[in-house]
Amino acid sequence: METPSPTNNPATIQDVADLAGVSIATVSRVVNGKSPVVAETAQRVMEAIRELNYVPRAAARILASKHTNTLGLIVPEISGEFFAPMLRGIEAAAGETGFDLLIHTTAYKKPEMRRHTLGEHNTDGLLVFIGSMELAELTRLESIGFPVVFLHQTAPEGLNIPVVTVENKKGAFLAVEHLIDMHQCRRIAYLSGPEGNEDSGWRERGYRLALEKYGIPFDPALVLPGDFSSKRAAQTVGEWLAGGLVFDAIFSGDDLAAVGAMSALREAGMRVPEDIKIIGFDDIPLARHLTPPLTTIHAPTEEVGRIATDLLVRLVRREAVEREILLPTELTIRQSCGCK
Amino acid sequence: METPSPTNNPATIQDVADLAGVSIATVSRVVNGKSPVVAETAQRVMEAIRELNYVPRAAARILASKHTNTLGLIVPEISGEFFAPMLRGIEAAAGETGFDLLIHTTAYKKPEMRRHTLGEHNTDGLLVFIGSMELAELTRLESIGFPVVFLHQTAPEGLNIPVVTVENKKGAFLAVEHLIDMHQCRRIAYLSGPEGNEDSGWRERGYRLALEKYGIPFDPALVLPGDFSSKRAAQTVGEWLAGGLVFDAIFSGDDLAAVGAMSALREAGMRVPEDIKIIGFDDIPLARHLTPPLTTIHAPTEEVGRIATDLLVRLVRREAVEREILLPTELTIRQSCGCK
DNA sequence: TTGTACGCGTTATCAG
DNA sequence: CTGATAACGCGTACAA
Repeated sequence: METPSPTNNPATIQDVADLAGVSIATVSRVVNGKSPVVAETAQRVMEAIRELNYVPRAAARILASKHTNTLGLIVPEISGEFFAPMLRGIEAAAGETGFDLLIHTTAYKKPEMRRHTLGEHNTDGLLVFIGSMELAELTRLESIGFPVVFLHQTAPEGLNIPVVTVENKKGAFLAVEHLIDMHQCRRIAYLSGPEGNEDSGWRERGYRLALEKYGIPFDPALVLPGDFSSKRAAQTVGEWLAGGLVFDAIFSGDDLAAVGAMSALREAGMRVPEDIKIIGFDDIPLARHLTPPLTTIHAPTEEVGRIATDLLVRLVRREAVEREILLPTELTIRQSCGCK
Repeated sequence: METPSPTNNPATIQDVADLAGVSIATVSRVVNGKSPVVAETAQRVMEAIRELNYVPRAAARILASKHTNTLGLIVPEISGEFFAPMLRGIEAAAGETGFDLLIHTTAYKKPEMRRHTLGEHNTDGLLVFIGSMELAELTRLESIGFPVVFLHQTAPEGLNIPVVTVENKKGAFLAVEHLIDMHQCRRIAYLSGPEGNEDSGWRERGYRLALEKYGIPFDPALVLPGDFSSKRAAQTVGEWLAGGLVFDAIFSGDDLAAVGAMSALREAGMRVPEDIKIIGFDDIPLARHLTPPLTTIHAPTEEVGRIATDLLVRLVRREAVEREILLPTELTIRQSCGCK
């Protein structure tokens, strides 16, 4: 290896210009490829760049150009199995379009540090996951025309913010209908998500709709509180079982909770699907490998991330975008529902 | 709400200074709290800040101060169940210490975009996960004294880069010893990770060590190729079973693969743990809820992230740090090994 | 304790 | 097509 740089400090655009015998403006041009430069000089500049190992300082760029080339992602907390695919989609799409990704979770910050950590001064646009940002801040961002896209959450009324999510209601309906229609279930419990969670709300509606269609009265006692985690689900189902609640099936608001429910059922000596049938939601990668393999509603989680990011990028570029994108969900039959 | 800002553009430090009737230097002082300011003027400045909704432009700050207040994280790809806890730890620690987090996965970038996307010009330090960065770049960073910390990977020789990982060998040893000592297993298969993966390498050594201790000859045929995913594990185990390989237990390099293995075993009509015993590695949140609950080596994944981040922050602050931190692993007995 | 003035490294606007 | 040069917004000696 040759000496990477004559001076000790990282090379600046000026160093490159000097070495190539041109002005910094020209260097900037060849770096950004915006305006035309004679091939020969461009050649010299590129060589100087390599020679000096020059990399433009991001900060200086941002300051001068007014955009950050960075997308922000705000989530309440990173909950593993569900979130990872979405993050993968986001990261992939961001990478492909040349944007960096700045991630913030709101769960671990001291309250006073939560404000303004992500916004117009360090990102070109924001991806906001379900209730992780205050309405006031959202309103402010919208008022200055800052690009924001919601993930799994429709915009509060009055705010014109696009959303990307999945067909929750339809998916839930399909699951419950399958339980009723194919497996003659009558007392189906719904294992819900966190209180106020929008996904869970829609899924409950789908659940009720299916009940209604088949003339089964809705029983509030069958709606079990949960938070989309295995732990809580195991606990809740265990308790309600001990409390004498009877049901013949569980429609779980998400797959992780379904795993917890199955675990509690097993502990209580009940068999899945013989005694209790169960269907989840999301279709996490593990679902097919569970014992028994989990019948679930497949949700294109990675796609959600990918599409939301593309949409945000278009927003950043001031292109027109859809106000709402609903990705399709579908019933993926395996064995926990009693099929096969 | 009152008008957030008199001018239409986001307020700058100058606007605040004008409104408060002080100089920008003073504003800078109260914002950064470095040098003393008379309480009363500070008060006025803070009001002006609120009034104008002033937020310092990150880019300008970086440019002027020479540090980014941002940590970079480089991973080959975001693989869900294992990675999420680590990310949680990293994010938490970064947040607590006031750093932002910039994430890059190398899997989705076009090759020509992989270089220099994260480095000294946009971060103060880098967290590098297992082989996701080229040696040349690493060498360069080290040569300019740029802070880097490795995750689950020891530094290539010659590079003085600290590493945070877990006691892979010891954990694996404990798992295999348990299988041999408590459950009289003699033919234990090792379901390995991706070729060349360092974690997997150490785990295999622990596996061999235990075999050795109990005088069981090492049989290369019992080392099954894998990549730490359920899918691949299910496939591999399925094939080898069909191929007539006989064994009485599986030590899986990680939990996800264990899930896949169990699934393949079930499909082949074998029972866990009656016919085949199995122990995993990592102790992902789901492990306890599997059927049967998975006996596994608990690895403090979130802690790894947290500690590595703290270490990196100390490096950024030019404090002295340990060269290697090995977090303890321990055997977590549930039922897949045959206990209970 | 406070203010002035310069520098940070780019981009963008104009002339040439 | 290329070169000066003025922003960009903030930190920070240095001076007062």
